[in-house]
Amino acid sequence: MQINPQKVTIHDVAAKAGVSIKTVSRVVNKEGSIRPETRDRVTAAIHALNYIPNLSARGLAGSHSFLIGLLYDNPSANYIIDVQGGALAACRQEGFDLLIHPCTMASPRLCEEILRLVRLNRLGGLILTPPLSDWPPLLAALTQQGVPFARIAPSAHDQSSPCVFCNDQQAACELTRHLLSLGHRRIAFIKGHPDHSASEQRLLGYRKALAEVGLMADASLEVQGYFDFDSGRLAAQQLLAMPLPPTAIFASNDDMATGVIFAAHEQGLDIPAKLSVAGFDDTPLARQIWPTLTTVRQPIHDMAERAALLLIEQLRSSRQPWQQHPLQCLVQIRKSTGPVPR
Amino acid sequence: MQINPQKVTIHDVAAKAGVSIKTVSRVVNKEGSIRPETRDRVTAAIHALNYIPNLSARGLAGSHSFLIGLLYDNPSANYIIDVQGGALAACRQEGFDLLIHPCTMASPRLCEEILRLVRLNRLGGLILTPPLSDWPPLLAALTQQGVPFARIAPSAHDQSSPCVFCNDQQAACELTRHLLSLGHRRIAFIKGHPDHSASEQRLLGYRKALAEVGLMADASLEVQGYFDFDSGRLAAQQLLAMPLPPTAIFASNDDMATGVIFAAHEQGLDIPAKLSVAGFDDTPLARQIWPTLTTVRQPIHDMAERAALLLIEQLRSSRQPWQQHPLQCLVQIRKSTGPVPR
DNA sequence: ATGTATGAAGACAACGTTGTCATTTTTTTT
DNA sequence: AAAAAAAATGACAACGTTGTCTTCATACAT
Repeated sequence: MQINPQKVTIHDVAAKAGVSIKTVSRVVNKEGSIRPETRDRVTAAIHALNYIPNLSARGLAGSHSFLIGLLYDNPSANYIIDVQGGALAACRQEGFDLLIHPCTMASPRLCEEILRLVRLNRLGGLILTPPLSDWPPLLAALTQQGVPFARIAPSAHDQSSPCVFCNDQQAACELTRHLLSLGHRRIAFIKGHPDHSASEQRLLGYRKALAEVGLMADASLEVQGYFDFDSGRLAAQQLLAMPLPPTAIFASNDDMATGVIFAAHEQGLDIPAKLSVAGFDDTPLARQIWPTLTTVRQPIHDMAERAALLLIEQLRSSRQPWQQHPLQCLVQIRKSTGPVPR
Repeated sequence: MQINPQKVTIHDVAAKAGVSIKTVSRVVNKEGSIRPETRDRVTAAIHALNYIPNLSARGLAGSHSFLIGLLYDNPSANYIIDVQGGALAACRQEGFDLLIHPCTMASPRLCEEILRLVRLNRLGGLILTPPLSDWPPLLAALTQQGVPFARIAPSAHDQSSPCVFCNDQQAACELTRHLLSLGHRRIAFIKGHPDHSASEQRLLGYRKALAEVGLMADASLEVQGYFDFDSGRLAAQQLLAMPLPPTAIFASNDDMATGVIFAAHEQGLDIPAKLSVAGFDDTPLARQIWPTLTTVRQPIHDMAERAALLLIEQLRSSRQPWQQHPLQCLVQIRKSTGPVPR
């Protein structure tokens, strides 16, 4: 690589290749209508000069900048890092940049803030993660303003935008079946944050598995949680204080499951001998706590990558019927679940 | 807020305020030499039209874009999220955007990749996190190319750039003193990744505390780790298999400490009754595992925020003697450390 | 009053691309 | 071989700012 702090512009390349700047532009943007011989000459010049197109100029002249935004309001660091990794991979591959934007749904002017972000940076589009991917005011605002977006794990898979999701319900069902197969019949469920649509899906999967073996859903065994450690711990304390406590607790994410395990430790309850615990997400944590956690592996990285690719595709060739992209979850059985105590 | 998808440009504002575009530009950029009355008129027009300057145009016309890059090669999700949060807070406050760029030091052409990133996006500067903040080839390349940067936790606090760090050595020393005060004399230390300069600082702090009570450093008690769970677990297995195993293990970060605790569980070793364990970083994990982890709280968010602010300041008014910014760590005593077993 | 700094504001040319159209060259058709 | 169609390329005007001069007031010193 030639170290050359001087700016090499499209004009330099054009001069070197003996063509007009427009032709260089065509080569760079892979437009058709270029003679192979000409293209090779231009490509050679580009490499010789180590030409890099100026993003600001492209953004100014072209219809959109090569930036897309990633929005999230999610307390789980591992989830976010995975999502970022996936989206970044797609962006790099496609020559886009990614603007990270954590936000808080508590903010009263969030929609306006986001719209402002889009305009300020001329974002080509947005990637929405839960719970933002399911927040009607935002979806309405973006649609009205014509801002393209792709959603990760929304509840309603309507046709209004491309989206990527996975079979939470089925995975939760499978995991519950696993607990049932171990002989458990009093299986508690800790619900996720009501703003996240995945919460409901996972609950439905749990109920479905119970129904399959003829068990009625027991409302006292379905406790509200909020996807964080503390709510899991609290819920577990509540469940374990019942006159007839459950023999297994299915927390609908790993953070809450960690809280359950913590609560069990506090009470000197051996896992899995006295209590089985399962989570959902397969964060790195799941392999690091003791005992290791039975959980569901979500392809978070892949989901984000797909979402970004769908968005970019939409940007390039607008107005297609949006793709729906389902991915598979995978149940991971580890040490935190065992046979029902006699 | 007026919802107006049409683009409002500086010309519209100028027309509305009855001034030239240059005057609007001056107001927007807070340049001096503006009559208060004029400024108010312009400001009013800006608000009335909901004008937002076009970033691409600014980047093209001006000397730099309003983007800075955040570089990291670090496996810890919590650390990264904290750093991002701090840097983003500073950027938002100062009207900059942040470009996230994970990278891998294993890549043979990393320097060139980074230089390319800077040029492609016309980045105003870079924030470097460990171990990048200590990697001579990169520092040399950036200096040579005149790319401004701020470093987080570098080893050498030279004057070549602004940097932010904290007293790892002192904190490690204090934590070791805590273990000594509990009666421990065979205290093992699991070293961090050799690429991170903090590793050495923490080791020195540990040795210093030992020296204070007249203990010689015992090489067999200093085991190499790499800041990840598995290396911590492995190191612990090795230490616990010794003929005369340590009564306390100080892992130089929380992930490794989690590995130690896992290994102790594997061997049925009660913590802290039979073995005390301490970590470093105070990740959320530290409060969630059982037993809760004695560790050192690092002001990661604040460090990143300061670093970003220093960088932006440098961008605005270049060529000052760079600031050195030390912050304080804080020892957090929890349940994983206890009196030495008799 | 006159000349001189000084502060405010404007005119206009960059900045490096892409989009639109016009032009040239090549290929196909008759 | 001529005409028509198609493909390849080029000329030039956007795009929306900031930077550099210039111009015009205004205040100040003489």
